Amino acid sequence: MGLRERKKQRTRDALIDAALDLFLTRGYEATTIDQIAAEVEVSPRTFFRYFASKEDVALSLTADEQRMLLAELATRPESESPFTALCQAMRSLLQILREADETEAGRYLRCQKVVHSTPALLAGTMRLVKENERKLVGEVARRLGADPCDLQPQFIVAVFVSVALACFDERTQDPAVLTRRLEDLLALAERSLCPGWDLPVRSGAAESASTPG
Amino acid sequence: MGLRERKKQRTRDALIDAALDLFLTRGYEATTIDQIAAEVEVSPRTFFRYFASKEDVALSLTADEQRMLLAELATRPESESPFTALCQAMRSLLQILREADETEAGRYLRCQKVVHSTPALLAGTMRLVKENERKLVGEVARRLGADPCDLQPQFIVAVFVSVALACFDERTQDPAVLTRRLEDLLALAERSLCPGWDLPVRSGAAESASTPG
DNA sequence: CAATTTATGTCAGTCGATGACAGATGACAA
DNA sequence: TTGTCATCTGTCATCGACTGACATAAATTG
Repeated sequence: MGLRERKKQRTRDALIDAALDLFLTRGYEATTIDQIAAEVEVSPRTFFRYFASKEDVALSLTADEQRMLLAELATRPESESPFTALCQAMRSLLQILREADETEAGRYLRCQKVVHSTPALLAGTMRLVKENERKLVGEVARRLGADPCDLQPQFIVAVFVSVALACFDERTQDPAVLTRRLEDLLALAERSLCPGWDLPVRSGAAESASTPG
Repeated sequence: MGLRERKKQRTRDALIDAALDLFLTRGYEATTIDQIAAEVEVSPRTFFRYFASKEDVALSLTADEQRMLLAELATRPESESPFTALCQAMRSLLQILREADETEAGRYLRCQKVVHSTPALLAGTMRLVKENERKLVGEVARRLGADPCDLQPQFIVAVFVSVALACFDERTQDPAVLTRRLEDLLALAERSLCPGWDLPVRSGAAESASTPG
């Protein structure tokens, strides 16, 4: 890797760290781009060459996580049912977070604190999650041999995303605590859902005929 | 109601209609506050006395719907299980939309079109839904006799919100089509979830002991 | 009508974000 | 090393969202 690439990476990391620090101490809204840029000793214009917006720098780590979740899902064996594969992918993601070095872990914690204390960033997180949800639906539909527009893949992913988001509710930041909470929620989901609910349904089966009261 | 109140209501409605029209024709980002204000013949400063932001005027109807859903839930009898009550509240809300007069129905359709074609507004919708979700959890927890921090009420509301959001995915705007889609999704949810999954659990029951493979 | 409250317009200003241009710096070949 | 090229960066100008302060106009109240 050339010198140019390394400098860019260092500048990018420095901008993220400076931004997160300022967001934590002075608050997200009260922090200006000029302050972030000054901290890293670049021009405000340069900031926008690295990040599309003020929100972008705060959510860059969150966006990374979404990409990683999708990547982990792709590595799950086809033998796993869709919901199981999603859960395992989530477990892998948390495993990665728990194994991160101190620098990355610190960045992650600061990011979580900032996001959860700023409504605008919570909204942005929802946007990222929703965008990723469409990709997850695509992968789940492929595994089911179904169309992405069908209700079942959408429902499966929707339930999963609900559980995943519920983990991050409130003030859960530590990956270990977060893992515990995820397992509790997955256990609750498992005993709430019928066995085989996320398996492909044979189109010939008559389901609407039997509606037990 | 005095003259002052009526004029304010007229100005507010006019701002919403003008904004939605402009958002539809020129696009949300390309429309400026000045243009909206000029259309209604008020000063741009006055616009911000009615709406906190450009996003606010586009999502004011969505915010109304969220409040209405919460209100409908409050009217459901205590005899209904939490998830059933949520579903019935949603049905009531759609019923209201279907029964709306032409003016309101038109506003609603324009609003839906604009929101679904603008990423920033989709994110804003998510924020509103998430804020309302907390209130829904509070009500569900009360019905369950549980704490709002417990996992079960959060899970129940999360599943419901997933289904409700899945209804609005893609390009479903007409309330009638939307109703059909909701019923399909609720039917799918019903046959995916165990009977009694949303009922209070006796704290003495040993559930973790039996984990059927 | 007089006094009070409230809505509106004007003005100035901050901040986020973008395009255009020029200068600086690393990459690369001769 | 040197010169050329691509890329990064800073400066400047500008737009649009949003806010505070102040004065004016209108409605409410007695």
